[in-house]
Amino acid sequence: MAGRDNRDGRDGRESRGLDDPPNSRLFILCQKGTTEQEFRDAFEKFGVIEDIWIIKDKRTNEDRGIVYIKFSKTSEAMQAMEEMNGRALPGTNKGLKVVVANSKRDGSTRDPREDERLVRLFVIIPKHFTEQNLRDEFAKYGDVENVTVLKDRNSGESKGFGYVRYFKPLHAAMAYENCEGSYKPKFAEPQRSRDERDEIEIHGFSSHHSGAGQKRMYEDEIHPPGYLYPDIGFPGPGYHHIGTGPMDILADYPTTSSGSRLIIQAPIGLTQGYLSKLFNLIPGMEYCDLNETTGLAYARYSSPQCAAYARDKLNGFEYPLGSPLHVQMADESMRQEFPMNVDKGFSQFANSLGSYNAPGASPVESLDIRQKVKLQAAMILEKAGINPHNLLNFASGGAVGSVGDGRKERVSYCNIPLPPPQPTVADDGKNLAQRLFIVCQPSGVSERVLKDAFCRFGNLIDVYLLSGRNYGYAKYASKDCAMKAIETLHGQTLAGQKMKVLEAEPPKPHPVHGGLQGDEGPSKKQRLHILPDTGLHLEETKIKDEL
DNA sequence: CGACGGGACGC
DNA sequence: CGACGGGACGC
Repeated sequence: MAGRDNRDGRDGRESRGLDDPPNSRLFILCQKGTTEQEFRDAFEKFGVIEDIWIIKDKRTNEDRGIVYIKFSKTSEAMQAMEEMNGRALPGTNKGLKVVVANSKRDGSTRDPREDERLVRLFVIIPKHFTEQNLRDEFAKYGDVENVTVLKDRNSGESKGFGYVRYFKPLHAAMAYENCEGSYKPKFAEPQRSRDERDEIEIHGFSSHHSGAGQKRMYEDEIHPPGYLYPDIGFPGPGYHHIGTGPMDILADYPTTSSGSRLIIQAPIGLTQGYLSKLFNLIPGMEYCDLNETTGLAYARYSSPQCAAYARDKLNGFEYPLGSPLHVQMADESMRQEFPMNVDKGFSQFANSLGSYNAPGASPVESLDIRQKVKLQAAMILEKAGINPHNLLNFASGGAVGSVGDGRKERVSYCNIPLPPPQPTVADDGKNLAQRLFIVCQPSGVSERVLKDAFCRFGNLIDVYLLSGRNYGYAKYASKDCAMKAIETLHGQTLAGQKMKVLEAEPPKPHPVHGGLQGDEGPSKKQRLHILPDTGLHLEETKIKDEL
């Protein structure tokens, strides 16, 4: 226990221990008067018993015929449940009822789907894994009822994770404990019902309940924008006057301000035309005026809700790459200095992420909404004839077009010219040829910038920083390309950050579940960092996928 | 048949 | 100094 790094004051040791590992505690109804020793004798053969607790009435001390037994491992508890449920202890005539105990927080409510929680695993898989691969892999641990690999709806490409459903809880537990650590197995939460999903969608978007009409309209937001912008051939001035649809969607968006004006600090060099097109992606824009000398801009929207929405979606947006916009309500603008360089902008944006999410909305819910807006934005840009890549590279005249001639080009975020972007390659699990270790000093660079820079040498599989750290890795499918990346980028500056780019040492071997039951626990989730690049952005590949 | 103690020094 | 990420299902 002492080695666990994931204890914190709020959770306390008790609530964590009870569910750790998950589904390792049994709730048992039994004949009153059964002693702890009798339980121990009957259950110890299933594994290591960490705790036996016989419930007694607080006042009368009368035995209530309820006992909790905590095992050290999920599989031990599952085996005990399987074998002991319905069986009477020696010398008693009442069959036990043995089920997995609810967490203390969930209380005593019986969930009709509780079996669902015991037999289904959520797993991370290589992108090239088919459902058959997944099934074969997890059939090692027991009888698989079915598997699912999640795929992009448009491209059909695997999203890199899936579900495995077993017939029996014990088999799911064996897989949970013994599969390779890279699968990062978790017991899957039961699928939410339709009503529950609606609740969350609405709460993620607005601060209170809305009528059914608005709910439906919001759901439509994720579809091609034809519905919201019926004749959106070009999102020029006045497009917001089309109907009332877009405004209705934002009518309940939470605001803290009564103003409808935004103050924007844009990077020097951004033009009036591009900035206003960007802000016009949010419904309700009335004007967006930029002083191209200072980079200071003001925008007004038709309502405080629209303005707040624009602020939330565009604050921190890197436009161009590596240069986040800073967007605030105009009547709140005096409270804070604007960042005058990328470094400050980066950290201030990171600090502001707490307020990025609407109160009560989880980061995941907000991300969902951002993705929808991103999709919208990408589609509108496409229809407007704007090549998002030109925008991202800050090439106002579309001068990027030259492909394949190897000529270097000036990029907004980098101190030296770089080769033109090249396509990345899919991770097929076998094509890794060279890994690079990357350090960004002093703080970090968004993933968008990293991708844009590191893809330019060809055969890039992936590049990322570790969550909340200033170091990370790039993976190439070609050693030559990786070496070119080192040669070009090591010692250079990306978005104001000094880069070290080195050959990576071989990775540590993957940990495995089971055995000593290590610390793989759920604590990572609580460190969920939202990097600036998870905001609204326009990636070419995505755009193609979604069109 | 049906739901939450005792222990304790790891900050 | 700077060494190994994150991921949730249109029922």
